[in-house]
Amino acid sequence: MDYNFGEIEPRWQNYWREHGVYHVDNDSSKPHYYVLDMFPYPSGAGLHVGHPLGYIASDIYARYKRLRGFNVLHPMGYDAYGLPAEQYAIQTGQHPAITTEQNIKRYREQLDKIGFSFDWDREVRTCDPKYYKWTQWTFLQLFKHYYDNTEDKALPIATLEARFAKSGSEGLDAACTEVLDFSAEEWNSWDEARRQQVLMNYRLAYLADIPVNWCAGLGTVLANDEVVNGLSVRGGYPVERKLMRQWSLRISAYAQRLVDGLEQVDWTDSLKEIQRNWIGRSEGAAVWFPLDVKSNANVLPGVQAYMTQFDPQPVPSFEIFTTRPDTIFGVTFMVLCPEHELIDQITTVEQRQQVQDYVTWAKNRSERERQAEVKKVSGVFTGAYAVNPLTEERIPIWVSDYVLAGYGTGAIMAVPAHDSRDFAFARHFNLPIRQVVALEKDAVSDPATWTESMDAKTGYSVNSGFVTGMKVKEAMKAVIDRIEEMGIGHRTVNFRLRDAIFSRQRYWGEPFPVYYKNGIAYTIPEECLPLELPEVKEFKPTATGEPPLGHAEKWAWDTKTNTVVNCSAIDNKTVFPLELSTMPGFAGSSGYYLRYMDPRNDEAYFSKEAVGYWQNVDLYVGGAEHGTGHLIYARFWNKFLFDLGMAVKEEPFQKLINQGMIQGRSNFVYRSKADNGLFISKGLIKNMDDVTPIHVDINIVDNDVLDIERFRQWRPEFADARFELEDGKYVCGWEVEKMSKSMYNVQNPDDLVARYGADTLRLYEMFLGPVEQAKPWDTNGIEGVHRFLKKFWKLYDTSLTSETSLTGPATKEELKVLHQTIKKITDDVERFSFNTSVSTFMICANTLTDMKCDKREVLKPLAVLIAPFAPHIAEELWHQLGNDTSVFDASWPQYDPQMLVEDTVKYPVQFNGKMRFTIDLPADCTQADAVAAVKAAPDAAKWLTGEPKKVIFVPKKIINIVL
RNA sequence: GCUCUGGUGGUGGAAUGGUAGACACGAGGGACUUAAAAUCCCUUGCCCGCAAGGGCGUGUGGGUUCAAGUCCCACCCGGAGUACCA
Repeated sequence: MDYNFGEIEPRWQNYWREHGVYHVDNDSSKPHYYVLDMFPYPSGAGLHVGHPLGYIASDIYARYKRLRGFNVLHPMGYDAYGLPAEQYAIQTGQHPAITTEQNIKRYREQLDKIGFSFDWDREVRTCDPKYYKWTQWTFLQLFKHYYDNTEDKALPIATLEARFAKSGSEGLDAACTEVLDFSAEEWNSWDEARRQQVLMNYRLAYLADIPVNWCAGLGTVLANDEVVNGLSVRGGYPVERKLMRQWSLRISAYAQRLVDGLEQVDWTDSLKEIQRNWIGRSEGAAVWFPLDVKSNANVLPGVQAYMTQFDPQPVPSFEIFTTRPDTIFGVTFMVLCPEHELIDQITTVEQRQQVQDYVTWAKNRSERERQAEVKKVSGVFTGAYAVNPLTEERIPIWVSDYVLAGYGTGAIMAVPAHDSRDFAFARHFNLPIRQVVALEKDAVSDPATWTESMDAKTGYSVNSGFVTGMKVKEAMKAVIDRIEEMGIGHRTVNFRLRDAIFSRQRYWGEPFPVYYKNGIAYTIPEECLPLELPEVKEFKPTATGEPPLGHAEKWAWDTKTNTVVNCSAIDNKTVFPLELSTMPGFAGSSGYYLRYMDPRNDEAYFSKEAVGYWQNVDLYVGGAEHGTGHLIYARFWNKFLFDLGMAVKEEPFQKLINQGMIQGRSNFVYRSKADNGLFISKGLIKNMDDVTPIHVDINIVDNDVLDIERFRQWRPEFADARFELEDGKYVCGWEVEKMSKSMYNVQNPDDLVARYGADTLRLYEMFLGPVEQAKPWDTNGIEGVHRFLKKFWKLYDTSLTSETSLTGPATKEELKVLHQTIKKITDDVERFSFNTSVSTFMICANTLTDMKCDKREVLKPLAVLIAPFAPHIAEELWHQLGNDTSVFDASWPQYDPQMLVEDTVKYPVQFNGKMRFTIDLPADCTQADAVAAVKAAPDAAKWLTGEPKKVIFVPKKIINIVL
């Protein structure tokens, strides 16, 4: 009987479905294991072969864990809210819900064909009101909590209100937009509006006027990770900085915990590093530099009064942040960012016009221009001076856009000798440069001769007053200590991580459960959730520039009935307008892994029992492109729910594997430039300049050989194509590019399943190379694994049918092959090396094919071993061997270490009067066993005649025997 | 620039510090066949040699080791992330 995958695969897929083989319960005496894939965004293009790579890997591991006796949670769902569906709606007028539904249906069909073990009873969709109810609910909790730095966790806003009423802001250390200082009396005297304004300053989900990434092309605001080089990641439209009133999540409050948490998880170093860089923690000092008021005769009149409001400093001064406090003796100027609030106050009359012009110019520059011209030095002198608090020197204050408003305090002390940017600035404006650090204590030179600054944090301080001669690290500490003693600064930590902007001026997303009363945001009651997305006639922004929800007729909140009513009813007494923006894509994906634990619960996000059982995700598989987006937001989300006592683990994803991107392998034909109808085979081209490479559909190319007839039919302009062939074939060129329709290099998994079967596709995707590695898709090798499956099938077929060829029970040799295979496969699967696993199966099958005895004893465990990889064929063979339950109810075979002991000694080497034998030994082998094994080995017998004088034994590896 | 990765045949890739190139593709040769497909067998890192055999080989140069693709130092070249972050 032939290997008829087309019949076998659908049959077992039905069997699994009908028998609920993949159904998972939340209580079990078995140990739990949670394997999660990053759920897909169902785009209109469908799946290509790159998408299932990670799903296949996780499916193998999930099935393996199950065979090892674990209760495995392996769910799948859809990240269904997002821009492409909405862009499509704008173009065609089709409701995004309809196109999304269609796309999901297609995804499901494609996924089903590959034979995954997902528990579809647990499917979630982010656009489903029953799901986004909990996205909105989490938002409400974020709104109702603040971050207390003293307790180092989120606490209810009510706690804060009580505190303010009792003692004002005194002693409060909380994450906030702006540090406020007020007394209990003040708080108690304030009206509702003022109090709400103050509370907003602390909420973890807050509304504020902030500079945002406004993308006119998409008509929405974008988060930092959605913008690259001043262009939107989606669509590539220009992005500008704009001040807008937006919802944000105070993710920066969790910056330290997000850094610390990386120590506890089992992720790749590179991904941890990506997150550390993104969070950007730097230690340093905040230092107050007093303004030199006496010498600033021309300073505008109000400045003295302005400066004295800074508390605790009675002296007029402003704050800078530095990571190099040790270089404070090398400060030769200060720089403020163009947005700095002190500029207007301190600029002298003479410099005023110049400074104003510069500030205007800098503010109007687009983000893109600014980034493109990073190397260009620009700036202007304010005419004002500050005083170096340690040297009491007078130093000029400049304005330049190389100092950023968003980081630190927007003001720096410039040390041109030891900072490359300060160095460039000093050279450009001819400002003094003073060396204060040297590699050796006496290695001082004239900075005028330098070509670059000395930025490294190594060496010794020189010309630096009381720290001269100290190592850089000691000097840092000494300077900060002195600064703290003097009361002019303190140690501090700065993060690069910004709060996440949470509003999107779009339709296809979760509505905010928020309405506005007198311009103040109020949340709708929790029991009224979900606040469902209203219908609109038009998906574009409104004429007034409001988001698409402005088109909704029924989008007002009635506080009497707690229902959504028509906008015409708005009276601002009991009926109020609802928020018009929607939540971003990362909202729905930030907590979905928790919802899978208890997906049909209408009373809670997830039950205590469910999360208590599953804890967190044991293995998460997905792309590294989410390193600075989803994976940060989800960790933040989880930590917040942890503070609320809901999540039981602080980190959501224990182990994480990034599957490498599958690139496309494009094929080219080469058209002669001299003769437009002539195509020259690759090997015959003398000079690449004579030909034009043209992308050709990879589906009409086989092993880089062009199917000439299909090429002629492919496009009308090639109907009369002529060819210069080599050996009667037209050989195409190839290149690795992104997989995309326009390059004609997209490989659809459905075609491969139809041609070779799902098991072949699964094995081949794994065989291609390590899961983590990026690699081009190349269908050429798929025949190899398909041949293997045919051979594997035949191995069973002949063993079961042709009894006459069997000569007896499995031999020791045969069993040894089996036990080696069990060990190798187990080890490989444990370390996610699925490509070598496939090779091991091939070797095993080759060896067994040649053996002439009854193989059934061997084939049974082999069916279980291969089941995670090729579930359909394994299930079929398992049943043919006489089992009537699923192979996935079997248990993983164990190997016998005794079977693996080598009885021949390898590589005897003689050196220094010692005799070395290298021998394969099982892990638990003792020294005595090793000596016995060596003695027993025929190769060693001639060397080792008596008892050895001395034995040096390294377990598993080496035995040195002194003769 | 900084950080992280990687560099092995014609190709994808194997190799807990222990016979480098497993396994597969491709290529070449052969068997079966009227023929083709399918299947099976042999060869296939490079160089010298009819052969037996010998020499060279994991980006480059050093080092540690009885032993280095693997560990250490320096450099070169790809890929990714990030970027006036003080």
